[in-house]
Amino acid sequence: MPRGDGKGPPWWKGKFRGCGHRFTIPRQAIIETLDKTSAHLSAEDIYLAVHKRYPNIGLTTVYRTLEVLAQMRLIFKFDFGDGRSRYELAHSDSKKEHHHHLVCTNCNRIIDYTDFINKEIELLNKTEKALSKKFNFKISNHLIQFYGLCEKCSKLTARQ
Amino acid sequence: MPRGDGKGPPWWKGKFRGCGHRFTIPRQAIIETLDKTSAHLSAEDIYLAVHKRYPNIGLTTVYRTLEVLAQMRLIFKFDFGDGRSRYELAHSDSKKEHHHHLVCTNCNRIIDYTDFINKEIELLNKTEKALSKKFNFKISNHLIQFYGLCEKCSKLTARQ
DNA sequence: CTTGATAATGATAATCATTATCAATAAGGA
DNA sequence: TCCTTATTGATAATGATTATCATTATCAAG
Repeated sequence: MPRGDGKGPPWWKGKFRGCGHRFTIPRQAIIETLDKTSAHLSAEDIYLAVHKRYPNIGLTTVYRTLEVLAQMRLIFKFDFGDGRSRYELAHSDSKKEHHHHLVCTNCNRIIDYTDFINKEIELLNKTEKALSKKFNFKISNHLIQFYGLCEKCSKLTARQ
Repeated sequence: MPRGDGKGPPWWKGKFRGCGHRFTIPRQAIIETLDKTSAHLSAEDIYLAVHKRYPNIGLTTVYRTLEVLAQMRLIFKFDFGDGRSRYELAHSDSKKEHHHHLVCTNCNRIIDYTDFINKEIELLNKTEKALSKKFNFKISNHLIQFYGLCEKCSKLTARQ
């Protein structure tokens, strides 16, 4: 099982070919960028990061690639309410397990949490099954998020 | 306890005064529009609806009012992934109970469901408490959504 | 190793939801 | 009724995302 150890072709190359997509430098650079970080990058963030090594990769390509990756389910696209979408590698193969998010509505900090994740997923699966049947809905994804004030911001607003 | 029966002042008038906000025609019209529907209206939807009776209420005012209402927690603001925010009265006082959403990623139909809602909320509350403590996060809101294909759309894509 | 069909790219312009500006208006306490 | 000031609405600005289209690069086939 190939790993991203810098030697063989990266693990995601096969996925591209399998979907009838070509494997290009921009795509590789974008996936690598997402693979290297644990932050929640926007399209522009990714563009800037990629731009350092490949100055001629355009923002348009970043958007297009992100769409393809999302459609391949290699990445998740999130909206945390700050007016731009943010992206996260779905299975880093090496890193992060499944998690949900805590969103600060003031400074927009995102905290990944895994606490209770199993109970959440368990309930979600049960709900999913029941809803699928009841509404004839083919559910393919779910979203759970909590909103509030992070430690810093709640202190600030308390002091006012 | 005043009801929206067309006689006394509507139940939300007091809320405005309590928050130091003025009670105006546009605001009344916008709340009424949201109160009358069970759909998930966008700012423009609301503008168009309001516009029929009050042609000189502008879109800007709609946006501003929605912001105020959301901040007063009289309405919820949702993002269902179609590039515009959608709004829902929080407590219709007469109608809808608390519910979550099923979102069709193809035609963007929204289904409100209340099944399992109690179990969901129970788990959310527990999670909320634990996360609040662990991350010193003042949680004020949550979001649960399921994404997938509605009956029509899954038939369409199957046939394809 | 070439070749050729065509998927992918990138510069540019267009879209479209939302926000900022600012003078005119209206709510509501005095 | 008056006066302070929140609210409004027309307009322009913003900013993320998408469409266009000529150019380029991938990769299967020869």
